[in-house]
Amino acid sequence: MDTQPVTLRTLAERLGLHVSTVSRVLHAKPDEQLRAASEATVARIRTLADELGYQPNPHATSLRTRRSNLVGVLVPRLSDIVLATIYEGIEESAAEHGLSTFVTNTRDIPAAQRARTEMVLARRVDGMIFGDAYVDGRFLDEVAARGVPFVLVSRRAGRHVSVTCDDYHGGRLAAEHLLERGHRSVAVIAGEPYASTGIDRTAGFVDTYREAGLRIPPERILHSPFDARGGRLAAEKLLSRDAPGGRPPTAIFAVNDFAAIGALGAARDLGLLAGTDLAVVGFNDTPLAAELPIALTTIRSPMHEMGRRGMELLVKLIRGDEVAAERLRPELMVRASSGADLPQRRPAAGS
Amino acid sequence: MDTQPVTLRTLAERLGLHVSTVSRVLHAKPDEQLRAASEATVARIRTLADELGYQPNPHATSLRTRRSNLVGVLVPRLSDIVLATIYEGIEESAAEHGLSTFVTNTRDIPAAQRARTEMVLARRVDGMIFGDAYVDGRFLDEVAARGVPFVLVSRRAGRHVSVTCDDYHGGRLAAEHLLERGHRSVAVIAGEPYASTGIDRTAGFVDTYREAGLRIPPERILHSPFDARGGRLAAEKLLSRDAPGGRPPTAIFAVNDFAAIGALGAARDLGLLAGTDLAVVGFNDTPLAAELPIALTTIRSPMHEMGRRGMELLVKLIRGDEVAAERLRPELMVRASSGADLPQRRPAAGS
DNA sequence: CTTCGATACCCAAACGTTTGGGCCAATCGT
DNA sequence: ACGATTGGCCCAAACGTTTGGGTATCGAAG
Repeated sequence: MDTQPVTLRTLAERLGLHVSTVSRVLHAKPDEQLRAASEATVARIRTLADELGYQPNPHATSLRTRRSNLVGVLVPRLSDIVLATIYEGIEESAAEHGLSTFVTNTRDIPAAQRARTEMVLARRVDGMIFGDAYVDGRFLDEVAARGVPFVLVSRRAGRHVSVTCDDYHGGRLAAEHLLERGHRSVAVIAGEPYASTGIDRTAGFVDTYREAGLRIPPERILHSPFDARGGRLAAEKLLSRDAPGGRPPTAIFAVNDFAAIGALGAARDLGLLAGTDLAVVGFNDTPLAAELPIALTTIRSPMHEMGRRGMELLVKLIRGDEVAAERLRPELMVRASSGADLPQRRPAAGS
Repeated sequence: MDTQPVTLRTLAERLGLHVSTVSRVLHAKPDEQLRAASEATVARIRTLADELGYQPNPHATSLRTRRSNLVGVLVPRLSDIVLATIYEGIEESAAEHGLSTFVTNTRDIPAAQRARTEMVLARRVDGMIFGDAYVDGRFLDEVAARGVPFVLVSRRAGRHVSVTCDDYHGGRLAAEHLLERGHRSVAVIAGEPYASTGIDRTAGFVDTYREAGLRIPPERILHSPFDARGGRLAAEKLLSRDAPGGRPPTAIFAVNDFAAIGALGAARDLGLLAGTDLAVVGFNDTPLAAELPIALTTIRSPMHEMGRRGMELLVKLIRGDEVAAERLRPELMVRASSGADLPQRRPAAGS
């Protein structure tokens, strides 16, 4: 099955050396290497090693060193492009550090989070990255108590180290944009109540409106899954005749692009033209956002970068360094769905 | 760091037994177990084991048994929801079989495929799943020559074992649907030329039209990346004034939902109403398809199932069983973008 | 002519399992 | 009452590394 049963011993025997010598030459840092063998020997070892295609056996190494160079990654679902993109960053950085990752879906179900964490830990990973944190962080406290190094991405929780978008600020950006365009009657599709992303984005949005003297009533803030279907359902409620709070809002802020797309769909089914009759703002700037029939105004969050930084922090943490949480800067992307740059229609007047 | 330095030896010593006895009781199959210890002893071992929370060290096991229970998965990009969904199936099935997976992105770049394959193989995986096969299968031939068990998912290549959608049939379904609706002048956004998915879907589509006596000229078949931007660009070309082949087509078949969404966007920018002025059919039935402002007619492909089956085949392959390729059944999902069930507009007449 | 310090190696134990083969005592068949 | 089973367990080697310690050789210093 395996092409190479070539081990340190193979090399050592062929060269009349001891395996420890070969090991040091091949794996030790330069300074140790010099003590281990003469230049000539080093060369001989190196040549034979790649002639035979020697590959160290990672299981043996891990067994001996108690380091697996493995990290576990938990996400709600990889089929959510946001998490998938974050994971791409994680994996990219992991590869650069010589680490491999196990990634698994927990569907935001606590029992699955537990089970998968155990599974991953049983594999003796060196650390973990959680992309599915519940904001209360109870479960994570337990994990921390077991001494497992980990960092959170995408969502924050408790006082655990996390790399997130500055979601609160992102919420403000969305609000400022809609305020500027004159929307005074707005609603929020706020995502799942246990995810800090939705919570913080909503808070930033609501606070900004409050500071402008406009209170967004609680009935105008709906929780929903982070997907198109959830967004559609929520939007249908918000826009229906018997909308909560009397008449429907003129703008909707969805804390996630997919929810926003769902809202766009709902609007259209009600005969509303997005961008003209209803402004919609999403979050994340998913690649799709710019390509939609009605391009989506949204808050760009650096997802890939978030993954990279998360991994980098984890590496430091594993090394024993101190690390602090990071908030990455979001950016407003103005497009047609909030009434800007409508291709061949007059720009809508806000409100 | 690790919470449990509890090994077989820990247990054995505490119980005054030999580690081999403990090992057999804890891990051997029932028949060996009976020979290994008395019922009373078995009980004692079991209780202590989970009292102390014994977790076998997988590195030691792998070292000894030469099986890692690891499999490597290569995909073009996980941020493509199609592959992400397939991976969810893979991972789900892997977990059921006690396997863990490494998944990595190769962005369809051959050099990356090579590099990542080496990386994964260096981890001594028991097998691999490729979701990024080039249809020629040259690279895969090399991998096969090295004796690594693997299966392909999503795309087929050469004569390697694969689990795919019956893409050719899917193409036919799309064609039949458009023919039925009277479209005689059609175009195809065919995806990347090296991916069997695009090739087969296009072939099924083209063949069906040919059988109906309608030839689709080559200029009406455009390759493009499997994403919204690629679809938009291709559609813009197809629909432009100086469209290849004189006047623009009345229908576009995109071999991928995201490309189809891009096409929808392009249509809209040209002032065409999808479903009325232009029919668009996608492929995969991504969750988004049904939720779009103009719901997308598309061919559903069982992505999750494809992943599951792929993993199951791999497990058999690793066991040494013979396995054959599988083609999963696609299904036509008729929605508004091909002129059906338009919410509050008259159904469009085809062509 | 010892002694010292490098240089260039070798030794051996350990990491935690698995597994083919023992060994002893009690039980069974006859 | 004897040898043959068999139940219940132990032994030891092996998987492929890493790593703290040797040791032998040699040139130079004292």
